[in-house]
Amino acid sequence: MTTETLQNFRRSGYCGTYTMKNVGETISVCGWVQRQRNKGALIFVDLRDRTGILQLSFNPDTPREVFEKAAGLHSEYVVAATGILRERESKNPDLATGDVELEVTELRLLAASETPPFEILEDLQANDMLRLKYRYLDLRRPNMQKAIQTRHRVTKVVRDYFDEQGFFEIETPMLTKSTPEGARDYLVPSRTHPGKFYALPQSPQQYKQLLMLSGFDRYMQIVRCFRDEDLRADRQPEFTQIDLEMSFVTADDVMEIQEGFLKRVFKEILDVDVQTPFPRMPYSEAMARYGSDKPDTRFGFELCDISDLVKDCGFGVFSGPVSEGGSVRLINLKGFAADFPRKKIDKLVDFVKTYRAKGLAWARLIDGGVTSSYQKFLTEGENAAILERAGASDGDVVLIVGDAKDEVVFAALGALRVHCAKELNLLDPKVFHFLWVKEFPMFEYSEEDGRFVAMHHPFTAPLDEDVEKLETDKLGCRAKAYDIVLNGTELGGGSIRINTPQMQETMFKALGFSAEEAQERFGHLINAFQYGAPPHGGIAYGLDRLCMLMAGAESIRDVIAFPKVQNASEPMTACPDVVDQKQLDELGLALNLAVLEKKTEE
RNA sequence: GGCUCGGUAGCGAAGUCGGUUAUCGCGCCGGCCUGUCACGCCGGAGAUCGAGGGUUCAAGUCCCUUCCGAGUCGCCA
Repeated sequence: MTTETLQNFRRSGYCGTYTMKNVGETISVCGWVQRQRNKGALIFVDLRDRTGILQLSFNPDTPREVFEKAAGLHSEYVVAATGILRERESKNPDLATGDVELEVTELRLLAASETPPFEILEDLQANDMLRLKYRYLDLRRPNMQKAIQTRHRVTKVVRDYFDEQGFFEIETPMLTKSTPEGARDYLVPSRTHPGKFYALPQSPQQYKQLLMLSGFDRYMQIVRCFRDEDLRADRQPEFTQIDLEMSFVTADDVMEIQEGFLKRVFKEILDVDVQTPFPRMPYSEAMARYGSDKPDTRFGFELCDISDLVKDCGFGVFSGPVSEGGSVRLINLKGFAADFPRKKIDKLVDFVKTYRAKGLAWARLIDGGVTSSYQKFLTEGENAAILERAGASDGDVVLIVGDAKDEVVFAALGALRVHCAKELNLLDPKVFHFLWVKEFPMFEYSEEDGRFVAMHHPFTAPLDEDVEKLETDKLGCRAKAYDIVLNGTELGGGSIRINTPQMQETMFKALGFSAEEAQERFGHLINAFQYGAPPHGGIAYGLDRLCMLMAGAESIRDVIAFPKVQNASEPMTACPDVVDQKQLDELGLALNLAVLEKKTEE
């Protein structure tokens, strides 16, 4: 079958836009053949473009050569058709254009197609690898088209809203200086400076702070960022941030303007009204109540501390953690005892072990009785006190984790409450619970480095009342940092920054950098701050995560046109890949074969 | 790096206790059909059961190794 060019063909509109009001018009559409149904003397072709499907019809009155051309069409052929829009004899209520069809008088075959490796269907069940290898076909599917379009509309709202609020969009470099704090950098070798490397930005953090110093006052950017770390459903090595910074603001000012943005974007894209202001919760409260710094507040199952009740009990599994400085805490799956028979609870025991918990104690209150994994080790009074503290009554399941490290208890129970809620179908993706988590700890201790590191980043300002603690009580020192959390996902995070060289110096000292080290790594920022930096702060959102939640997707891959798979490769182009020796020579690079061999063996 | 789950025609799946020619749906090819729209009917092709090794008279099925994917822990200031 020979293909044709467009010649004098002019598209009159998109397939999905034609309805009864256009009946009688001569129209011209083009797109891909979704399906051809040949009834012998009648042929129907579903023509698809990004707006939807329009049925083309061919009958005995159709010019013969057009009819024969239609008979030769197959899936994914690209055609242009002209004809008269008619009301259908038998209508299809499932289709937006189901009342009409195009009675074709002219048909051009613009491109044929091989049989695609999978059908272009809305609810395709194909494995991710295949979809990504043929991503250009995967993206033809209506739900992918919708997701990518939604992403476009979100970024449009971002630009509109922040423009209205006086923000300038300013681009920052992609080739930057590697900074050792934080995630692993992607490195780019320099040809003009042999042996030296650029790094791709993990975020434009320092540049945007310098823009504040330059007086731009309100900055925004939709910007690609890079982190060479392992992938997750919500983490890609390259991802997009909505990056913002403002001068002369407090944390509350920043949060307020973000609430305006989120309210706007949810209204415009999903027609969902979200209530502002969002609840604001200190980090310590989030951990104590939910065991997480990004709690999903769509359901209860809050944590409950029973350390004081069991610290002197005769059961070492409970008393041990408390005496070693940890805690024993529980969650109560209120009213769900029937959903968690013994077998299911055993699976929960395995579940918490992935979070390094040593085990899971439980009590099941059903039919007026109590069965429990631990009650025989405790006195009657102790047992009663625990259930009372848990607020447990008949029909409940109480799940208890104790550990010498609070972080293990929090991680295990925090994950467990979400896991159980998921199993119980309590997570409605159409309900949106926003939450600000604020007053994060300034520091955390890094076992790997054997020192304190900044939890957020080293430019974050401490709470005014905690400045003294930079020296005296690092773990008790809180930062002017805040995260925006939506349904248990960290959508974004930010802080008020340090704006004086004195405070920045104190901070570097607290992190254990000598003056020389600080100068070498962050000299540009330290020097700049000698020249009058305004108080400033900002936030950065994960655009991919925002779009994922708004699209109801399970993974950010679904809202990224060309994402990477778990080993950070890209199946369609098969990158990363080897390069020519000539390219290496030009950069003065040699592969260390001994190291590569060892890596391959591992 | 660890753990869990998965890999069977182009796609999605089934395959029991190890036993004849590996099953089903979609798609594909050929034929028929004047109102289909997940069209229908008739016929057909298409599989080194991810790869390698082992046990066995016999392996998709059991064992070992390995590759690939997904989820997750570590990691991600």
